[in-house]
Amino acid sequence: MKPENKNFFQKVYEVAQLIPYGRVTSYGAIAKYLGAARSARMVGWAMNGSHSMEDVPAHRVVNKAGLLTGKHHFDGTNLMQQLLESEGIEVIDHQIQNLEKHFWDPFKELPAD
DNA sequence: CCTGTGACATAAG
DNA sequence: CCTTATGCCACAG
Repeated sequence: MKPENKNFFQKVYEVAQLIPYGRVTSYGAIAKYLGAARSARMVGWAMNGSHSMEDVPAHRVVNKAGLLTGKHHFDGTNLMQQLLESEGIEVIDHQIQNLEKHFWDPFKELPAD
């Protein structure tokens, strides 16, 4: 029984916190980085608990298409979009523009270890 | 141990 | 564009 499993949520939070300003990533990318590529849903679910964490920029986590699928969990209807736009990310119709440009790949940015 | 669940991903109609 | 369906997996009860 490896401790990594138990730290799954924790890792999700850590990676989310590591997302730099003005950058975004996908649930799948995080999940894959955590070693559970098929647990992308778990990542989102973990974000459910992110509200307990102050430094978890859940708004910087979107789906693979760059759609703000998780915006429903935010207070308003366009809060998430506003947050992203506030960081210099162009968002149209709940979809991030130039996603590749703003995309933050944990594999690429974080040490492979 | 079993069941429900979920902010995904992918495919099909 | 939309909805429906399946897989997938970790966690909560």
